[in-house]
Amino acid sequence: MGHIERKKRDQENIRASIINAAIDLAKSEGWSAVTIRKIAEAIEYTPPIVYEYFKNKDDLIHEIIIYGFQKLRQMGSENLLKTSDPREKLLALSLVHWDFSYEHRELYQLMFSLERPLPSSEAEKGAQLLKDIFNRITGQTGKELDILIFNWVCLLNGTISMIMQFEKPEYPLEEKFALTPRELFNRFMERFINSL
Amino acid sequence: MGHIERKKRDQENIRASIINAAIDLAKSEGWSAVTIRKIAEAIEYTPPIVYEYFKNKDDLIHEIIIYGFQKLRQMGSENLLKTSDPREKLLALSLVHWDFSYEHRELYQLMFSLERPLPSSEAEKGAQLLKDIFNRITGQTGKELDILIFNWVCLLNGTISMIMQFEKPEYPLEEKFALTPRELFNRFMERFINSL
DNA sequence: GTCCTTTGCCTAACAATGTTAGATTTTATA
DNA sequence: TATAAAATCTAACATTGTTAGGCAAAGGAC
Repeated sequence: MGHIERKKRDQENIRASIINAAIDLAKSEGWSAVTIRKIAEAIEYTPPIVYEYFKNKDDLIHEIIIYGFQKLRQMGSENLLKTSDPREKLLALSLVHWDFSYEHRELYQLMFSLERPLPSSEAEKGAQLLKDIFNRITGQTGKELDILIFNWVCLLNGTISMIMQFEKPEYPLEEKFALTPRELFNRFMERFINSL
Repeated sequence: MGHIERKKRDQENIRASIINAAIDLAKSEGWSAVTIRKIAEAIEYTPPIVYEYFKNKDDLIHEIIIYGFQKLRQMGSENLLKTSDPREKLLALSLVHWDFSYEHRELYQLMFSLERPLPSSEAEKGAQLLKDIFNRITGQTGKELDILIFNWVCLLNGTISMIMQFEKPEYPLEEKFALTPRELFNRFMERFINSL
């Protein structure tokens, strides 16, 4: 009699559907339009149900951020086996972030918004891979290595955020720079990698 | 009889006091705690008064962002005459941004938040100075010059934002990197300037 | 089968927010 | 002083997050 398991599965489904509904809403109308009531309507329940699965809205948002980082790491691990050269690996990893920010723009905005501190648990994961790459490129270890990695993170997210902010349909960056946004991003990352 | 002028001045004062009240509130409790009612209370008026001076809350926020850019430019012009070497000038300008982000943290957060596109008018101002500096360092002109400047902007704001996000009293960055946040920032900017 | 407990879900309300219409008071003008 | 205009307020509206309390279905005990 798997009815208890089924019940658990149903609940997991509701939980997931809440997260999905929130992301869908954000995708089409932005995060400011994501309300508990609209989420409830989307999953065909009443608002209080959301509180059965999440302590409050902030908690829900926090979980969505965690979900975002999982997705990002997943894209990373899928894309990093193509080369063994550490410089190429670093560029590839950069481009994974870039692609993520385009495919999941609303998630990226949530994850790296200035208003919410990053969940440090998520920030730490995947650090070992980066350490390995940077060590192979520069031979550095310890804090010097951490500093280089942080430099990369700053440039990476700064570039993505800025391009997102400046890129507008009515006045695309390509017109201003004669490069696609991705080429622009690529250039900046290459300049950094070359400086290592 | 200057009573009309005085009235105009009074209104300007109210307008300014609304902006100041909003910034003060943001300083002490964060932007999410900035409400029309609290602003009204702070300036000892009732909420509808705010709407005499600003179309709505978004409009008010927008004006605060403009005000922030003005302040930033002002700090820039005060601090840039100290040297004539363009590399030093660029580092000095970077540090002006850094200092601004510390002295007016809440303004910085508003100005460069991912949710709000930058007012492009503000983004353009001060561009000539940057062009001059970068041209003197690299000899580049035209779009290549613009690309370099944008690279600098991305690194600059990315670094400031990231440091803001990661720096926490209970676990300061200095522990992790053996550098103060400002030294860290300095390093990243120097690496970039050296790559030019 | 009946009773009871648990569970799932809903209705209805609360307070806080942005915003506006209309009344009222204050000020200026004639 | 009477009237017009301007400044300001009161009171309401809809929308939000959130919670208390109730109802009804499901499951187990006898």
